[in-house]
Amino acid sequence: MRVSQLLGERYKEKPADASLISHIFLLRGGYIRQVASGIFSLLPPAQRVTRKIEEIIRQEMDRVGGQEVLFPVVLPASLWEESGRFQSVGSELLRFKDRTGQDFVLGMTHEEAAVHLARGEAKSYTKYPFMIYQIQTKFRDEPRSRGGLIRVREFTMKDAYSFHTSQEDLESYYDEVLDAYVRIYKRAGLGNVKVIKSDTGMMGGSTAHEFMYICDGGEDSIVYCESCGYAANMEVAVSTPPAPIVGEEKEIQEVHTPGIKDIESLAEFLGVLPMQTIKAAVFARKDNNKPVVVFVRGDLEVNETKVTKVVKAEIYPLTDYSESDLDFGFIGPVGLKAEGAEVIFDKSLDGLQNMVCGANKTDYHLKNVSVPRDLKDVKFVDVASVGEGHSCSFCGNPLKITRGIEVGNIFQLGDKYTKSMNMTYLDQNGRLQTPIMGCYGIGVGRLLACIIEEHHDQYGPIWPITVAPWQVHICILNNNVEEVRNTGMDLYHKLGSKFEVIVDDRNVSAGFQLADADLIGVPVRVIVSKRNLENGEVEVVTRDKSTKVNVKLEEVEAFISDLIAKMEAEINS
RNA sequence: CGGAGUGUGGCGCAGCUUGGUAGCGCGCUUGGUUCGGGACCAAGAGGCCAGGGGUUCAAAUCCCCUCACUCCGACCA
Repeated sequence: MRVSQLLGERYKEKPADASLISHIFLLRGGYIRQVASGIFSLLPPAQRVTRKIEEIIRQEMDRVGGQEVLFPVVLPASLWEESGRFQSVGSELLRFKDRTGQDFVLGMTHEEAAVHLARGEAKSYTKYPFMIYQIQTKFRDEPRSRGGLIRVREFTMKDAYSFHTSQEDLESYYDEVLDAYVRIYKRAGLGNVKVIKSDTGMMGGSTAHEFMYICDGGEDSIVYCESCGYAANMEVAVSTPPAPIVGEEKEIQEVHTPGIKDIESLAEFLGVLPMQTIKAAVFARKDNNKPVVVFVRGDLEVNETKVTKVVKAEIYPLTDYSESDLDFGFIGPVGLKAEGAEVIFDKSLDGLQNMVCGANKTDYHLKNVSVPRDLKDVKFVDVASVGEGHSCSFCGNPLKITRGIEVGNIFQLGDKYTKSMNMTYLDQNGRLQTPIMGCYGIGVGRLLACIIEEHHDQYGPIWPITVAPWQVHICILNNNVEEVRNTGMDLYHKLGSKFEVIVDDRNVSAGFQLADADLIGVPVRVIVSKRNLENGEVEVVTRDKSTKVNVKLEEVEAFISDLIAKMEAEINS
């Protein structure tokens, strides 16, 4: 490739509407252009990186026995009605009608399509287990896209679906794919990836893991333990909060607390710690709008995802109390009057005594409430979020909280789709059975963006050799000097037979060429100039500045060959 | 969907308060001089100022509406 022909302007200035590093460099370096919110065109450098990443994914999927297929982007609504997701998934599923008025959707994930294909082709147990995968465009009508390629509406995704005849088989295959994912990130040069337990969300199923690229700008909170290796998304993470204060049981007492509606001021007013209070959080079910009252120890926060699982319904925070008989700010478990409401107690409350809580009466709280004594027949569940200072429930050591970007996820789906969509096979005994499924996804564009987040300097991306758009970037600093130009172009053709090479054949200043080379981020750079050629040499530098040597013209090919081999070995080691 | 903000050549911005027929830097084209970290000189091309409506002799500028985009939140595999 000649830089003079390369489509994509490179900018010196930071684009106004980008704030993430990867977004800035993708725009400045001529990798992507926005077409609409969360919808981008990829220019040649980005497409080349994309293909490299896809090839790594393909190899690893093939290695675990995957068979590549291609599902349609446009799917009939009827297929999604079979699984129930045409109704259950919200407006991120883009629905539309064709000319005859039939409902269609744009594929945002392809479980339905996978089952549709597999149920017609795998009627006998002898076909199992198998995995099919595709690398294809997905569309999700995100309510809020952001950060360049980090969160988009249209994107390329590798999605894989495995089918099994037993849970044991699914589990062992699931572990194989998990390992394959670890290899994919490593080979793509993304080092800082954590495997964590996650919520299954709309996908359904039991077990799920996310692959999180750890970085401050991440959208998800991750809880992990350095001693025992426990790691989970905040949505599902468990912990042991700081131990409660125990003492002698005392009589319940009503106290006047005028206008005191939040835990902090309550604790201060009564001279107790937040952990000596009981906090109430009120939600409402989305299906029938009935209230859900959650009690948790005052120093903890309620985790909405966990509550959702307990009540088995979507919920939203209740802000309008006028319809209920709840006394906002003074809600307490003792003498609670809440017609038709579900009441949930977090496990942090189990056994507590001498607690302060709302008296269910405006401007009054109760002191010395003893949970075992004053609350009969209460079931405790885990609905609290992990907070700073909590310890690991498995080993007791302090937990850490960090942020991350989800670069992949894997799910054990069970029979959620195979059952609802009537997928069956005949087992050895000639009996009809329902297979179970796993599914496995990686967002290619997001992975690309994360690689920039991890590998860059102030001038641009520093692509790992395995995913770099080109392997070698030749800068011909004196294109106006015919001899230099000819030598440079000869070298380009020579190296081009062995490596992926881009050459800067423009008659522009050195600074201009080098700045552009930084933005293109090719790992190996060869500088051909009048100065060096006087000694029969060229300069070989690496984008990360770790190597900078003059090499005889006739030795360049061998030198670069070694250099690239070393770079590859380092990533794959 | 809530909160905040921004829309003026490809990119970054000024002009708007106080209406008078659109400007700067970068980039682009042509010619010349330069040539190892975004060179210089000269001459050019490129914009119905997001769109619609209104006020006015006159609107990028004032008023109303719509749209798009960005950031924060809600939401999300």
